[in-house]
Amino acid sequence: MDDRRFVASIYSNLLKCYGQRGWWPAETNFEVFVGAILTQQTSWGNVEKAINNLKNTGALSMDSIADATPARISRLIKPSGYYRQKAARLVGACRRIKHDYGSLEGLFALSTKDLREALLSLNGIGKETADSILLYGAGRPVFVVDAYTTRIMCRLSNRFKGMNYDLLQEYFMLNTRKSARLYNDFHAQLVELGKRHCRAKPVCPGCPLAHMCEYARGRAQ
DNA sequence: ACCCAGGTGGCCC
DNA sequence: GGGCCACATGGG
Repeated sequence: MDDRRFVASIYSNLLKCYGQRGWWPAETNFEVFVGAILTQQTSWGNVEKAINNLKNTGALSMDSIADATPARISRLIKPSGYYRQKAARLVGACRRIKHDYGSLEGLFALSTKDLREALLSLNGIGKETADSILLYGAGRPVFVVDAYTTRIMCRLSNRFKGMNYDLLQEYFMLNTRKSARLYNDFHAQLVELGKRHCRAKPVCPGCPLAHMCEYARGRAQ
Protein backbone atom coordinates (compact mmCIF):
# COMPACT_ATOMS: atom_id res chain seq x y z
CA MET A 1 0.00 0.00 0.00
CA ASP A 2 1.47 3.36 -0.94
CA ASP A 3 1.82 6.17 1.55
CA ARG A 4 -1.09 8.26 0.28
CA ARG A 5 -3.48 5.33 0.58
CA PHE A 6 -2.04 4.40 3.95
CA VAL A 7 -2.61 7.88 5.37
CA ALA A 8 -6.04 8.12 3.77
CA SER A 9 -7.11 4.83 5.31
CA ILE A 10 -5.96 5.93 8.77
CA TYR A 11 -8.22 8.95 8.50
CA SER A 12 -11.18 7.16 6.99
CA ASN A 13 -11.10 4.45 9.65
CA LEU A 14 -11.01 7.02 12.43
CA LEU A 15 -13.73 9.13 10.83
CA LYS A 16 -15.95 6.09 10.40
CA CYS A 17 -15.49 5.17 14.05
CA TYR A 18 -15.60 8.57 15.78
CA GLY A 19 -17.44 10.81 13.32
CA GLN A 20 -16.47 14.38 12.52
CA ARG A 21 -14.82 15.98 15.56
CA GLY A 22 -15.04 19.66 14.54
CA TRP A 23 -12.24 20.68 16.75
CA TRP A 24 -10.91 23.28 19.08
CA PRO A 25 -13.56 24.36 21.51
CA ALA A 26 -13.08 28.13 21.58
CA GLU A 27 -15.19 31.19 20.83
CA THR A 28 -12.43 33.42 19.47
CA ASN A 29 -9.03 33.22 17.85
CA PHE A 30 -7.50 34.68 20.96
CA GLU A 31 -9.04 31.90 23.02
CA VAL A 32 -7.37 29.39 20.67
CA PHE A 33 -4.08 31.19 21.15
CA VAL A 34 -4.34 31.10 24.96
CA GLY A 35 -5.66 27.53 25.01
CA ALA A 36 -2.82 26.30 22.81
CA ILE A 37 -0.27 27.54 25.34
CA LEU A 38 -2.20 26.42 28.41
CA THR A 39 -2.77 22.88 27.13
CA GLN A 40 0.94 22.12 26.84
CA GLN A 41 1.53 18.89 28.75
CA THR A 42 -1.83 19.41 30.45
CA SER A 43 -5.26 17.80 30.17
CA TRP A 44 -7.94 19.89 28.48
CA GLY A 45 -10.22 19.73 31.52
CA ASN A 46 -7.71 21.69 33.55
CA VAL A 47 -7.27 24.18 30.72
CA GLU A 48 -11.03 24.80 30.63
CA LYS A 49 -10.99 25.77 34.30
CA ALA A 50 -8.16 28.19 33.68
CA ILE A 51 -9.87 29.73 30.64
CA ASN A 52 -13.12 30.10 32.57
CA ASN A 53 -11.24 31.95 35.31
CA LEU A 54 -9.84 34.32 32.70
CA LYS A 55 -13.29 34.78 31.14
CA ASN A 56 -15.07 35.35 34.42
CA THR A 57 -12.68 38.11 35.42
CA GLY A 58 -12.70 39.74 32.00
CA ALA A 59 -9.03 38.89 31.51
CA LEU A 60 -9.38 36.87 28.32
CA SER A 61 -8.19 39.47 25.84
CA MET A 62 -4.89 40.52 24.33
CA ASP A 63 -5.09 43.91 26.04
CA SER A 64 -5.88 42.71 29.53
CA ILE A 65 -3.23 40.01 29.51
CA ALA A 66 -0.64 42.38 28.06
CA ASP A 67 -1.45 44.90 30.80
CA ALA A 68 -1.67 42.39 33.64
CA THR A 69 1.13 41.30 35.95
CA PRO A 70 2.32 37.70 35.51
CA ALA A 71 1.41 37.13 39.17
CA ARG A 72 -2.24 38.00 38.54
CA ILE A 73 -2.47 35.80 35.45
CA SER A 74 -0.75 32.96 37.26
CA ARG A 75 -3.44 32.94 39.96
CA LEU A 76 -6.17 32.73 37.33
CA ILE A 77 -4.59 29.94 35.30
CA LYS A 78 -3.44 27.88 38.28
CA PRO A 79 -5.52 24.77 37.40
CA SER A 80 -3.67 24.40 34.09
CA GLY A 81 -0.37 23.58 35.78
CA TYR A 82 3.07 25.14 35.19
CA TYR A 83 1.17 28.30 36.01
CA ARG A 84 4.10 30.59 36.81
CA GLN A 85 5.90 29.66 33.61
CA LYS A 86 2.78 29.81 31.46
CA ALA A 87 1.68 33.15 32.94
CA ALA A 88 5.05 34.74 32.23
CA ARG A 89 5.01 33.39 28.68
CA LEU A 90 1.41 34.47 28.07
CA VAL A 91 2.04 38.01 29.28
CA GLY A 92 5.33 38.23 27.40
CA ALA A 93 3.80 36.96 24.17
CA CYS A 94 0.81 39.32 24.34
CA ARG A 95 3.05 42.31 25.02
CA ARG A 96 5.27 41.49 22.08
CA ILE A 97 2.41 40.83 19.69
CA LYS A 98 0.78 44.13 20.65
CA HIS A 99 4.05 45.98 20.29
CA ASP A 100 5.10 44.39 16.99
CA TYR A 101 1.75 43.83 15.23
CA GLY A 102 -0.85 45.83 17.17
CA SER A 103 -3.21 42.91 17.63
CA LEU A 104 -3.70 39.21 17.00
CA GLU A 105 -5.34 40.09 13.68
CA GLY A 106 -2.25 42.07 12.77
CA LEU A 107 -0.10 39.06 13.50
CA PHE A 108 -2.46 36.74 11.63
CA ALA A 109 -2.18 38.97 8.54
CA LEU A 110 1.28 37.49 7.91
CA SER A 111 1.83 34.78 5.33
CA THR A 112 1.78 31.25 6.71
CA LYS A 113 5.56 30.96 6.58
CA ASP A 114 6.15 34.33 8.26
CA LEU A 115 3.40 33.71 10.81
CA ARG A 116 4.94 30.39 11.78
CA GLU A 117 8.34 32.01 12.26
CA ALA A 118 6.83 34.86 14.26
CA LEU A 119 5.01 32.42 16.54
CA LEU A 120 8.11 30.26 16.99
CA SER A 121 10.13 33.32 17.98
CA LEU A 122 7.88 33.84 21.00
CA ASN A 123 9.11 32.30 24.22
CA GLY A 124 6.79 29.42 25.17
CA ILE A 125 5.62 28.63 21.65
CA GLY A 126 7.30 25.63 20.05
CA LYS A 127 6.42 23.72 16.91
CA GLU A 128 3.26 22.01 18.08
CA THR A 129 1.81 25.11 19.71
CA ALA A 130 2.71 27.26 16.70
CA ASP A 131 1.10 24.80 14.31
CA SER A 132 -2.01 24.46 16.49
CA ILE A 133 -2.43 28.24 16.41
CA LEU A 134 -1.80 28.29 12.65
CA LEU A 135 -4.37 25.56 12.01
CA TYR A 136 -7.08 26.14 14.59
CA GLY A 137 -6.67 29.89 15.05
CA ALA A 138 -5.57 31.20 11.67
CA GLY A 139 -7.15 28.41 9.59
CA ARG A 140 -3.94 27.60 7.70
CA PRO A 141 -3.41 24.14 6.19
CA VAL A 142 -0.67 22.99 8.56
CA PHE A 143 -0.57 19.46 9.95
CA VAL A 144 -0.16 19.36 13.74
CA VAL A 145 2.01 16.58 15.16
CA ASP A 146 1.70 15.72 18.83
CA ALA A 147 2.71 12.94 21.19
CA TYR A 148 -0.35 10.91 20.21
CA THR A 149 0.47 11.22 16.51
CA THR A 150 4.02 9.99 17.05
CA ARG A 151 2.91 7.15 19.31
CA ILE A 152 0.15 6.02 16.97
CA MET A 153 2.32 6.09 13.85
CA CYS A 154 5.11 4.13 15.55
CA ARG A 155 2.50 1.61 16.64
CA LEU A 156 1.26 1.24 13.08
CA SER A 157 4.69 0.73 11.58
CA ASN A 158 8.30 0.59 12.74
CA ARG A 159 9.38 2.77 9.86
CA PHE A 160 8.16 5.83 11.80
CA LYS A 161 10.37 5.12 14.79
CA GLY A 162 12.95 7.82 15.30
CA MET A 163 11.10 10.36 13.12
CA ASN A 164 11.18 13.82 14.66
CA TYR A 165 8.46 16.48 14.44
CA ASP A 166 9.56 17.89 11.09
CA LEU A 167 9.84 14.51 9.39
CA LEU A 168 6.46 13.33 10.61
CA GLN A 169 4.77 16.59 9.62
CA GLU A 170 6.40 16.41 6.21
CA TYR A 171 5.22 12.82 5.80
CA PHE A 172 1.60 13.76 6.44
CA MET A 173 1.69 16.90 4.32
CA LEU A 174 3.32 15.13 1.38
CA ASN A 175 0.70 12.40 1.45
CA THR A 176 -2.52 14.37 1.89
CA ARG A 177 -4.20 17.28 0.16
CA LYS A 178 -3.29 20.49 1.93
CA SER A 179 -6.63 21.30 3.51
CA ALA A 180 -7.16 23.08 6.81
CA ARG A 181 -10.53 21.34 7.13
CA LEU A 182 -8.89 17.92 6.73
CA TYR A 183 -5.94 18.66 9.04
CA ASN A 184 -8.25 20.07 11.67
CA ASP A 185 -10.31 16.92 11.89
CA PHE A 186 -7.39 14.54 11.29
CA HIS A 187 -5.50 15.83 14.32
CA ALA A 188 -8.65 15.74 16.42
CA GLN A 189 -9.24 12.13 15.35
CA LEU A 190 -5.69 11.11 16.31
CA VAL A 191 -6.10 12.69 19.73
CA GLU A 192 -9.43 10.95 20.20
CA LEU A 193 -7.81 7.62 19.35
CA GLY A 194 -4.85 8.35 21.61
CA LYS A 195 -7.07 9.21 24.56
CA ARG A 196 -9.23 6.11 24.24
CA HIS A 197 -6.55 3.50 23.71
CA CYS A 198 -3.65 2.39 25.77
CA ARG A 199 -0.26 4.03 25.43
CA ALA A 200 2.32 1.30 25.85
CA LYS A 201 0.76 -2.03 24.93
CA PRO A 202 1.14 -3.34 21.37
CA VAL A 203 -2.48 -4.45 21.21
CA CYS A 204 -5.45 -2.24 21.98
CA PRO A 205 -8.77 -4.06 22.14
CA GLY A 206 -11.32 -2.22 20.03
CA CYS A 207 -8.76 0.01 18.34
CA PRO A 208 -10.20 1.07 14.97
CA LEU A 209 -6.72 0.86 13.45
CA ALA A 210 -5.76 -2.53 14.87
CA HIS A 211 -6.06 -4.20 11.45
CA MET A 212 -3.57 -1.68 10.02
CA CYS A 213 -0.75 -2.39 12.45
CA GLU A 214 2.37 -3.84 10.87
CA TYR A 215 2.29 -6.94 13.03
CA ALA A 216 -1.32 -7.56 11.98
CA ARG A 217 -0.66 -7.07 8.28
CA GLY A 218 2.04 -9.71 8.30
CA ARG A 219 4.99 -10.08 5.97
CA ALA A 220 3.03 -9.07 2.88
CA GLN A 221 3.36 -5.49 4.22
C1' DA B 1 0.61 5.99 45.85
C1' DC B 2 1.66 6.09 41.47
C1' DC B 3 1.24 7.74 36.30
C1' DC B 4 0.39 11.05 33.00
C1' DA B 5 -1.83 14.95 30.28
C1' DG B 6 -3.34 17.85 22.96
C1' DG B 7 5.27 20.66 25.31
C1' DT B 8 8.97 24.04 25.78
C1' DG B 9 13.39 25.89 26.76
C1' DG B 10 17.86 25.58 28.89
C1' DC B 11 21.95 23.16 29.41
C1' DC B 12 25.15 19.54 28.23
C1' DC B 13 27.84 16.72 25.10
C1' DG C 1 21.70 16.86 16.31
C1' DG C 2 19.93 14.27 20.59
C1' DG C 3 19.36 13.31 25.92
C1' DC C 4 18.01 15.00 30.32
C1' DC C 5 15.77 18.15 33.39
C1' DA C 6 12.39 21.65 35.56
C1' DC C 7 8.00 23.27 35.24
C1' DA C 8 2.79 21.80 38.50
C1' DT C 9 -2.31 20.83 38.77
C1' DG C 10 -5.99 17.39 38.77
C1' DG C 11 -8.04 12.92 37.22
C1' DG C 12 -7.67 7.85 36.75
